[in-house]
Amino acid sequence: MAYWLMKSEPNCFSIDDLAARPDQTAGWDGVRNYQVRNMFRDQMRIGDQAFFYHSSCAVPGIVGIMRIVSDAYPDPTQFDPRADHYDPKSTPEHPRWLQVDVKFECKFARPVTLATLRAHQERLKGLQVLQPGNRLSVTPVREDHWHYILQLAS
DNA sequence: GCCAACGTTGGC
DNA sequence: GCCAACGTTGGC
Repeated sequence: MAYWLMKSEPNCFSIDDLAARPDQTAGWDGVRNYQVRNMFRDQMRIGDQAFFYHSSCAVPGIVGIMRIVSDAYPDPTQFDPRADHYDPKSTPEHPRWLQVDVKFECKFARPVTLATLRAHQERLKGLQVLQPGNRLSVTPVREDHWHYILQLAS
């Protein structure tokens, strides 16, 4: 089983939004980056766990945990001309973008902020979200990092 | 709102 | 295939 970190802007889709969904499950749509698409397709598996990270907000950081509950499948928003992430070059016959379904697992009582992660960067060396210029919205998390961050949340 | 990083696009 | 222009991300 693998571990991930997935970013979302909370004013767009927050961990509370996920928890409020029917079955606390939602499609992680809107990804328009080939590296992330390939990760969805080639590396992410049902049962994997992911940190929910709030980005572009007052206090960026990890706010909880979710689980991957589907294989990768075409992101329906790419075909919808009214959707923000509509892609006119994509067709249902040859979909370009994929998504996975994620299910809420828990929300941390205390978020692990980006500042906290930075304060522990010696122990979290190699965590992609701490690397300058990191822009991927989905990144793998090493198992030892995963468990260390869980301790920071408790 | 600024700005650095970096992915994508498109002309050649 | 190169590379400049452009757009997006995301912290501050």
